[in-house]
Amino acid sequence: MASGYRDVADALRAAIEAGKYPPGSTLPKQDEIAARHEVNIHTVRKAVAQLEAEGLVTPIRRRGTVVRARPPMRRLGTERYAKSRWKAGIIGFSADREASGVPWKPGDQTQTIAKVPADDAIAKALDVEPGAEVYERARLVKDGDQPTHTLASYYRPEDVEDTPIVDPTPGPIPGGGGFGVLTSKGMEPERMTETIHSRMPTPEEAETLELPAGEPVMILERQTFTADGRCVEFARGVHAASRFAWTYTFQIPE
Amino acid sequence: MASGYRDVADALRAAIEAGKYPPGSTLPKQDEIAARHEVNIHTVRKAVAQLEAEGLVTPIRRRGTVVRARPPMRRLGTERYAKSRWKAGIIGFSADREASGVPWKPGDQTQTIAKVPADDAIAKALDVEPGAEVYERARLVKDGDQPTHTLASYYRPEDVEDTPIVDPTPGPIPGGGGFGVLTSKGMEPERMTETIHSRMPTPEEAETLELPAGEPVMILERQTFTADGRCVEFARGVHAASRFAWTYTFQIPE
DNA sequence: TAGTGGTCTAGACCACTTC
DNA sequence: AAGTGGTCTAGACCACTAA
Repeated sequence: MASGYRDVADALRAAIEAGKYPPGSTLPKQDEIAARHEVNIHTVRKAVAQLEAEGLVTPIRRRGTVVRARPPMRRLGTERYAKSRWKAGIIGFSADREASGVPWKPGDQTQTIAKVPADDAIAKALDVEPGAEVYERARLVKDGDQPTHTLASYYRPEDVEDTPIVDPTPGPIPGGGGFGVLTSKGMEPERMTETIHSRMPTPEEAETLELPAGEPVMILERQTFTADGRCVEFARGVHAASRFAWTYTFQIPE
Repeated sequence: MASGYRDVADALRAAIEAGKYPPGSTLPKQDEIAARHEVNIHTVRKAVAQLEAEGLVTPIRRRGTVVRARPPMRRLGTERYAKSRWKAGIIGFSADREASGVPWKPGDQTQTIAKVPADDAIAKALDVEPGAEVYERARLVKDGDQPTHTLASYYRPEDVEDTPIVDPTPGPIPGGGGFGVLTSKGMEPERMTETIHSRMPTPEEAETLELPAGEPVMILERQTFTADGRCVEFARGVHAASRFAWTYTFQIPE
């Protein structure tokens, strides 16, 4: 029965996966686990820390170590960008906040508008000099109380100056969202390139997204092009990985 | 100067990001750090464990705590599936192993062929009953010594029986790879649907992919369809997140 | 306010790897 | 063989929160 922290972690993991501790339930108290396995409580704590890093549990003071529920993942397909949605002039349309699956409510989404110097990725995407000033529209999107992702859009100043896109009023952009406004200015989005990768969050990201330990983030970068191939928007999103899956359907190229 | 493990972790992280400890270099010895910050060595160890979980460092015995290099990410676009590559009858073509960016060498790739019962995702994708037997072609793909991803393809038995696809000989499938064989059997791949998400690895996955702590995996599931809409292959890949980025370009739907 | 997890100190011993 | 990180024990005290 005496064993190392890995053994304790393995035993707990197996019990969780066997359904002995279903999602939302709590593990036995740490000192009970310690007694059962005949180890010091610090060894149990290390085992729990291991499971936490794996994303299986989150210890909560005074409540115990709770088994994390796997929330249903939202599947994001390209249809979320469909023109019909913004061309109908729907007030409050936003493909980005659609990602959270619920309609907009005041306080849902914070946003800041600012002129910032373009970093390398932005500069390359928008075809401006690195360090040149671009408009940044940054928002934190929530599903109820829970933040799900941050998203920052970048525009060339001459494209969006004096449009609702750079109006710092909270809430959806009137006129069919950002894409609606671009369309009405003669820059209708036609094509996109999205790039996805994943890593562990920075402490800053973990804080703003309220991420439990052991939850990675997925980074989505997209370029939006007009029909003549000009990139009119670059966006970068940081998503809580457990909440999203992306789906793409395509013809196999020749 | 006396401080908690978070402060120590913050200081080390800041120093790493400021370039004081470049990728590949090692941090000072743990007891030196402890002395500098006037804390117990166990506090330092906890701080280092934190940075490890963030994917920033990997402690190696006798060598010290080394700052992880960020290997260049391989960008995977849909052109890796281009028909011209397998239709030319290229020996040894494999879009999946292209993902590692180097030509095939013996010992690079292990593979196993087996008949397995279909899990729910496989069954749904291939339109068979859950639990029905399907062919599984599973491989571990390496870039040199380093495993980069596992990939398992699933086929309906009647589609691939007695073809090179289910021949357990190591190495690339003769006849233009799996897609080439399917094409020659009148099931030419035309369209794909790929779905991507991310999570922390299971201990098993961490072992087979030799993942350092703090490295997430990305799960890619794809369905391959013929022109008449029949799904002839379902595949599931588990990728070391730090090595891959996926890119998709698409028209914005109406 | 009691009970749970969180942090820190202290010290012994182990394990691996480079020299 | 020496030096680095890894694990375990032991005990004190802190911090948050549900009752």
